[in-house]
Amino acid sequence: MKKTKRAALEAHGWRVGSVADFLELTPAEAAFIETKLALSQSLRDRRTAAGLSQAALARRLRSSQSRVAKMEAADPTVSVDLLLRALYALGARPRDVASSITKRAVAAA
Amino acid sequence: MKKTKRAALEAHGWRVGSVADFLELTPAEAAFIETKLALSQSLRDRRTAAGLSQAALARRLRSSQSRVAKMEAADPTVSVDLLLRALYALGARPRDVASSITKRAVAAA
DNA sequence: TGCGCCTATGTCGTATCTGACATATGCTCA
DNA sequence: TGAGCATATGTCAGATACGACATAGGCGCA
Repeated sequence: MKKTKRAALEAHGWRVGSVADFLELTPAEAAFIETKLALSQSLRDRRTAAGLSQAALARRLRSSQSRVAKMEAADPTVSVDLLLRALYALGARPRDVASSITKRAVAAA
Repeated sequence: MKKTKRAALEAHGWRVGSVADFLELTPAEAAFIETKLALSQSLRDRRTAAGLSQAALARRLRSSQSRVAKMEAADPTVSVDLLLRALYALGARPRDVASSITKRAVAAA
């Protein structure tokens, strides 16, 4: 399903802003990645705001520290489903999720 | 991962409103389901507004008619990832996704 | 009635995602 | 320096979501 481009992109250091038109990304691909980035960033924000370590959050999610790290890194192997579950487990409401999506990750460079 | 309750819920005829506190759903589970319902409904709206059949959309997504049907039914076997990709393929922007999430599926009964 | 077209549902083999583990790096404090 | 904690990265077996196919039901039109 062509995760390759996305994988390459997200792999290292691309947690900022509009990853958009950086490589040959269709608008749809770009929007999807930006959404994921926004959610992963929002997750880190919420976790730290709650004073939890990745390990602590992992316990709450019945997952593992390494996976939480990958969630926050928007690793290509984590699904949006997982990100949403994590956010909701941290007390986010749908409207919070929505606003984190619109407010986009950080702002285009 | 306890998909059972959700599965049971979504399985038949639960595409309306706040499925929320219907069975023993944690707030997190409820929020997740509502999000999925909102997205699936938004997908159907967009597709029909675009005058496309499920089969036509499936072709565009390189998927199949049956999977599109399941997407719109918020079938437990479709991921939020897939719903988002479909929405973005139909030209939705992140802010559209966000607003469909906040506006919730239909309205609580 | 029968013929298209659209949508729904169930199943299957395969691809992808998951939690868990190991291990590495970085930081703070003594 | 080294111990203790937080985070990052790679890998793997098992779980789950995928596209595809078959098939059924509904609706309109001849």
